[in-house]
Amino acid sequence: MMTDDRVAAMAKALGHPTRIAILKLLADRPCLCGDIVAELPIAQSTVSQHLKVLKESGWITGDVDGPRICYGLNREAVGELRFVLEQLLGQWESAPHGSTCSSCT
Amino acid sequence: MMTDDRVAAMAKALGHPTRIAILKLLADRPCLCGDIVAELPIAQSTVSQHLKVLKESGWITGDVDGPRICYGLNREAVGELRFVLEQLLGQWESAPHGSTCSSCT
DNA sequence: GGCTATTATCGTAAATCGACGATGAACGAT
DNA sequence: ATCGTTCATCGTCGATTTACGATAATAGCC
Repeated sequence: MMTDDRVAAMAKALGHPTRIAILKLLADRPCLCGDIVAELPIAQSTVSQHLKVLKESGWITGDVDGPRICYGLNREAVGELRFVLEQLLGQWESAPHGSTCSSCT
Repeated sequence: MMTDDRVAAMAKALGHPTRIAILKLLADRPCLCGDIVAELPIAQSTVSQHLKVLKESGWITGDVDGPRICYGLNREAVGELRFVLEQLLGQWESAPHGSTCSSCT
């Protein structure tokens, strides 16, 4: 089970359009930092920062290859987050249906 | 299809442990603001702010009932976000396997 | 009209984020 | 050893977030 803090960290990292774009690129194929810089209209330093955020939150892996670093999507982590969402949805099924808040009619 | 901005907005809203706790409560049952304040160790104004963020990003609904507002999980939105994650995972299946970055061996 | 209960909003201060250019670090090639 | 390439880190700026208490707004009840 992922802790709330861990889920929050992953979600926070996902919470930026540029990082979503990066993840989509990495879902298609592994990329070097430079590949991503070439695809997106932002500075190299900014891409590097986003990659750092994604790596620290567990979204991506980074395999060193000489001076380059080949980034790839960490599908395991994606699957874990998906499971968290499924749990949110599923909690309803097993709960006593019709339960309400303290005052709802 | 959800836009990147929309996904980012939802993810950003999820990116806080307190809001995850609130969503878990709402996944169990609809709640008034006061119900949530009673469960969490933070001020009423802070809870209200978090609820606003969750509502604006589409995570929850708020049904007015007199002076109270009954909040509930928007399961449709949760499902949409789950679908986005599934797309990230699934993109691999249909891609030419073994495709790599510009220089990976 | 007043009173209570419930929730939203305001104002503020500390912390974090996102972007950039400039610089540093690591590695292969000459 | 010195390049050139590739990526990370530093320092900085304005903007945003998060938390709080205090205060306003809304709806029902007397």
